[in-house]
Amino acid sequence: MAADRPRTRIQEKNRRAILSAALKVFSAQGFRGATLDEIASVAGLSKPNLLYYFPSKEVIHVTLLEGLMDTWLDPLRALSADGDPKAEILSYVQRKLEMSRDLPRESRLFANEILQGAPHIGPLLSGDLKSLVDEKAALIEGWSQDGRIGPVHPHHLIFSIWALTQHYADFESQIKMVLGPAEPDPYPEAERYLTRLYERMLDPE
Amino acid sequence: MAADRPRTRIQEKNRRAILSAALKVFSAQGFRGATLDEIASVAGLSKPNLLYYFPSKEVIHVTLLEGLMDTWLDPLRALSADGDPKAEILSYVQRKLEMSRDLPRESRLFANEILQGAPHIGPLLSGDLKSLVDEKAALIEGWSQDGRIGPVHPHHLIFSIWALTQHYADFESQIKMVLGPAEPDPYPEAERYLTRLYERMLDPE
DNA sequence: AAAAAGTTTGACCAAACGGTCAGGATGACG
DNA sequence: CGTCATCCTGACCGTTTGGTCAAACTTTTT
Repeated sequence: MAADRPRTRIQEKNRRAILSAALKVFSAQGFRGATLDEIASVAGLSKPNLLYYFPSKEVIHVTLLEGLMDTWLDPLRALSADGDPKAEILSYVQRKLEMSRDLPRESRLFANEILQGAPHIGPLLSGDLKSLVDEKAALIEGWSQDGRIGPVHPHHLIFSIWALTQHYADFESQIKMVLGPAEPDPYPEAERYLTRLYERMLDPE
Repeated sequence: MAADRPRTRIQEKNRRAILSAALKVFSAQGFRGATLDEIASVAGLSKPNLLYYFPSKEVIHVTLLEGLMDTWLDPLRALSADGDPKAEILSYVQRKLEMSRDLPRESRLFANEILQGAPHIGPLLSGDLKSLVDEKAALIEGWSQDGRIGPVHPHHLIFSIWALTQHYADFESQIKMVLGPAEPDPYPEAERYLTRLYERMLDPE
């Protein structure tokens, strides 16, 4: 399951261009809404040339999802038993919010995939992701029972962090339309809001 | 822009069947992923017959979205200046969570639409929705300034309620996979978690 | 019962789709 | 320079898609 990395410079450049173009198109149109023609056009290649590098539309999609999964879960992996519990969780919230701000396309790519029932990465979710979440949930549960943070259901705490941070990327268009053109960048206020929310929520009273 | 409601019983029955089938298919596959054949099949009609009742796929989609918008915003409309501020907001959270539980397809329909940049209901969002949100945000802002709830950015408070409640419908597949088969219904725990979260968040200190 | 209005369908169409293929262009290298 | 592997493309294919249409069937009205 390895050693299939690009060999030549051209391959590396074109694979990169294709995946970058595919990220744009898949995140904007969803899997079925995206077309190979559009991906090829955005990547600056012809469709047959695109299919010289990837055997099918589905393989491009799965390659993207799997390749981004690591990046996506890094902030949660960084949640450490060593630091101060509240600071660790607040830092996780902040990192996730930064990812929504800096990688909104990636967020929407995953959102699209999950919305459709995760047909392409189901096993990854109930495998690697579940393990990671369970591990970190146990850590949080420990903090909670030691009284270092308030009593809280650890899984739902994690869900809430995902929901609140990714919302700003996934529902960006709605947020922009509701806030109106006067407030073009919701992220600074979002950070203040979320920080306050979790500080109060996690306070051990 | 009115009086185009069904005239005969057959029309009423078939329009209902089509919209119900379309909700299922659109919410599961997205707009572009859905096909008229599948909608017709689910509705128990032939494709040309379906197109006898609706002129195009897009009209079905927009009809659905606009028809459900009212239902979707009812809980927010119910947020009243008369009641106790914290109780009003907590009741809003609870209603929205119930809607995610009872109408997950509707939630995913809207999520799909917003994810794609709200191409079909953009005007509604920056019109009716924005007005409603601004009005209720002003109400919340008033409560906050009167010290009846803690200081909080009202728009982001509303966004957070949307994010946290709709997450359970929109990302249902992920939640199920992460929680595993042992915990089949996350909603009771979600309600406890969200109630606690907003009680702490809104406490006027 | 006949006409009128409303409903349903099979056959069809043009466009768009994912994907193939033979052959030509371009690069790497001795 | 020659040669071999890599890279690229125009033309093409079968299928699916949203949508049309004339004709047939059913219901309602008179």
